[in-house]
Amino acid sequence: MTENTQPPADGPRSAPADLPTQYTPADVEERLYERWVERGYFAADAASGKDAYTIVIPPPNVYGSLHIGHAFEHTLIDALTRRKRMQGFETLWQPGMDHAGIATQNAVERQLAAEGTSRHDLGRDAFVERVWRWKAESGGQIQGQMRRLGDGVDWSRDRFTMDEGLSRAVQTIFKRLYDDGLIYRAERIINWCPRCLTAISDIEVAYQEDDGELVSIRYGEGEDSVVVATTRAETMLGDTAVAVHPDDERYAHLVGRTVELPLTGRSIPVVADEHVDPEFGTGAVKVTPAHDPNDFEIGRRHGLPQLTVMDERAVITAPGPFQGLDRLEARSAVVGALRAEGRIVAEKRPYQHSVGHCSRCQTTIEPRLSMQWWVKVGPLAKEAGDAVRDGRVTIHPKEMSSRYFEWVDNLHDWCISRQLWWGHRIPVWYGPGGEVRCVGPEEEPPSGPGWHQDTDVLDTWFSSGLWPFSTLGWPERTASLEKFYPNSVLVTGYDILFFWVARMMMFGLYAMDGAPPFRTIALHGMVRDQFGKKMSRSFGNVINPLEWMDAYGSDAVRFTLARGANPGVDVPVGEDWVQASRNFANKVWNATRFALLNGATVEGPLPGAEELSATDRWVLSRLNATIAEVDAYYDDYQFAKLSDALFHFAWDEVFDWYVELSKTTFAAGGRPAEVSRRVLGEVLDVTLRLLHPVMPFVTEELWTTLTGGESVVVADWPADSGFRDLAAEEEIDAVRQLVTEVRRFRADQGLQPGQRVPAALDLAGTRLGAHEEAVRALLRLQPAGEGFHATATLPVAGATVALDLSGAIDFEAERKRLAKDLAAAEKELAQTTAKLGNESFLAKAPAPVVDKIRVRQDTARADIERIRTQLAGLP
RNA sequence: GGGUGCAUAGCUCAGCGGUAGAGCGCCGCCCUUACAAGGCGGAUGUCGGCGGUUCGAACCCGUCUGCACCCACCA
Repeated sequence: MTENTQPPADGPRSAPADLPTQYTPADVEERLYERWVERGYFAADAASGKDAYTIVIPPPNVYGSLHIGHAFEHTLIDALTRRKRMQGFETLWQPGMDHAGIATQNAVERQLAAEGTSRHDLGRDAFVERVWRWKAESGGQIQGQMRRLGDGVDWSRDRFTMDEGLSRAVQTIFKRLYDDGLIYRAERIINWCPRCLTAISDIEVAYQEDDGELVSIRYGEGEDSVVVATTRAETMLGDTAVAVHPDDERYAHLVGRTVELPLTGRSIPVVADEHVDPEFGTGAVKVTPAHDPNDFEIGRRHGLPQLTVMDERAVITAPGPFQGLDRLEARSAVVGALRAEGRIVAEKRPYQHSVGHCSRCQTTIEPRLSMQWWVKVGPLAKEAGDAVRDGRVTIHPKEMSSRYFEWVDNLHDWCISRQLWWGHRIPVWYGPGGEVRCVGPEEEPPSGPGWHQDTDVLDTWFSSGLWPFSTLGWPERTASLEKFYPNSVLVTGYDILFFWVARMMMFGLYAMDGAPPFRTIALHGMVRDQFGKKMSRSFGNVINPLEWMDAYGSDAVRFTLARGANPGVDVPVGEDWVQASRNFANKVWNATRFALLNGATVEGPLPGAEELSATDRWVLSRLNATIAEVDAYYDDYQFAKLSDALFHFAWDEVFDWYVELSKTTFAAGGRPAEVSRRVLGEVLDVTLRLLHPVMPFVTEELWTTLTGGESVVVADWPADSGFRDLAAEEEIDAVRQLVTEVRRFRADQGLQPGQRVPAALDLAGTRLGAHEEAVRALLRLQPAGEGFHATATLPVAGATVALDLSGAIDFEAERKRLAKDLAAAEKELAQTTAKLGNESFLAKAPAPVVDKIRVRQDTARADIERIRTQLAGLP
């Protein structure tokens, strides 16, 4: 099948035999992509005089491979940038990858575990070296996938968050924030993952409803005792108080006194604190300041000691019988011991409550008192919120703004230090005398005895938050930064609105002196399976885009994804739909092939209106209307709508009707055929250009063949000429109606589609006279010869078709159908008449609506008339 | 607990005040020389329930039910 596919010459290919009867993506995709890159179409020139259009890639995690969600996102970005490039913008699609601290470190650790070793065996330097080696491998794989997708990125600008330049950006902004007092170090309760052995930020914690057990424990003795409830009994070892509500009379006598903490022999105070809900449980709370965020706050208010009883692996460190036990073992051991002492007042009961899990490894989070680095989010988030509030940045779809504000207006300082090895090392040195020195990129770090650098690294999102400008050379005032910042649009999923988008907003506004990182945030949904289900490995419904691209081609995958992309809404995809898109690509291929076989051309100017047939004027009118429609949808990020509009225009109007109608014109030859060849060439040229951003490969192959142009990648984006011909549109609609009506009649009569039927076609008095030949051809009607006697007369669209159906049998079906239509038409007439007779309707309805109702009434009358005649015409 | 969104044809979704739509699937006929990855024709919906506003409601308002997601976090 591939042997007759020739690599295209750069000039026009006049011999349409070049094109096989089926589009084979594998034959063209790689070759075309190579060509685009070689010719530098995707390279963005900072010195260009053209207006810039910039989108940065949401950097994929370097350790992974692209999934269908990336394919989706890339399709949208690629479509936007390809269109803008065609519109003459200096277009930059900035590529790159994220080092993905925890995720990558975990992945490499898993590799090491499989090899029977660990990062601790390797040591920090060797481990980091190992990650770098793997990065090279894994990153190359991602680049390969992007090429398969057809991503028009500027490869010469490929960046990685751990690159030297980007690391300098990280260090620069860290230093600046530190000097401005927006980065500080503090000991607080943080979310600690006992498996990853690092702190994580609040938004990296995923809460799930877990089944726990609530036990009630009596602290103290007799009248001075108080009962507390807990799901984490082991933490009682670290209790340093019991808290009750200040107004709670039940416990008023205890406040200020102490109770004995079982198992420990310690006495702990009872404190009064507003935080306690007297209605909940017993109204008394155990307070563990070192292992619970709320208790930490209570402890701080009351000056309670912070007693740490677990280490970083969640193993009990408190001296005594529980020391060395894991938190879960300790939990049952503590409960057992309490029971033995008669301290359990209410036995364990099942209790469903929400529990935090590490979003990277699902391990239950252990809140832990720890010294960490923080970003003071308040002032930064205020700016980030205002930028959207005052319209400097727009969020699409706008309903997503509320989510954004929810986070930005809710000030929570951001824990940025991670106890990992893979990432940007915190640029802070500690001196022998307890000095702390934050070091900028241009400074020499302090050396000498006693000085050492902080061992922690920064949260991955700290560096990706700089992405819109760090990739452009910041902190250097580069030409690229001047040209391509702010980015035009950010295209990303709503799921990382807080993780990434909000951080870029904060950092962008801060680092770039109030200039937001992008003008528009276009949020897309998540890709789901064909039943709308979330994709997950455990569900087995995860899609590998490469498999689909192998089977159906990149364009088919892209078109499917674009066609499902309603703003901010999740996108279901199924293999059937990719198949359908593949069929569409093939249809475009074959329509172009037909056009070439029939001499369609783009040579010379379009013939003037006086030379154009109604069919030509109709299709050109529709073509221009489609351009306008597609433009409007692009400007509103309505990918589903624009794809659907193109699909229907191309297939339903151009391929099914214009091409079919033009067959007659071509057959007749002469000047009308020449005109039609030029019009068909024009329509395909424009349609291919319109389709190119979503289906880059097949359109490139066809467009260069059809036009002989250099590449559709750098062709002009079609402009609406403003040409509209509503009369022609109505005329062709009438032809389509006529043909469809007769076809239906034929089908109902069980006539074979190929069977020629003698027919008298009376188009006198209609505007359809010019279409007689075409109608006859489409309907396979032959001239009514001698001995013709009509057995069915179908008056449609003002014309009359008389068919000689001497051979046909049963008219009952047709009679039935017509009766049904008649009833419907009569009902419509009654309704519209009633409406028009309704005074309040006439008084209040706008004129266009009334006109519309009148038209419907007229149509109903005409329908009734037509159907009656048709019924009478049946034998 | 706070918030957002969604319930429309078998499936997945558009439509968001004036004749219920698309893709896929389904049924029937056809290899009509661009395409069977195709052509032609067809069937299918008390637009979640109940109220209200309106001349008119899938669309606006209220309410109920069911789903999804986000945030906060419950000792």
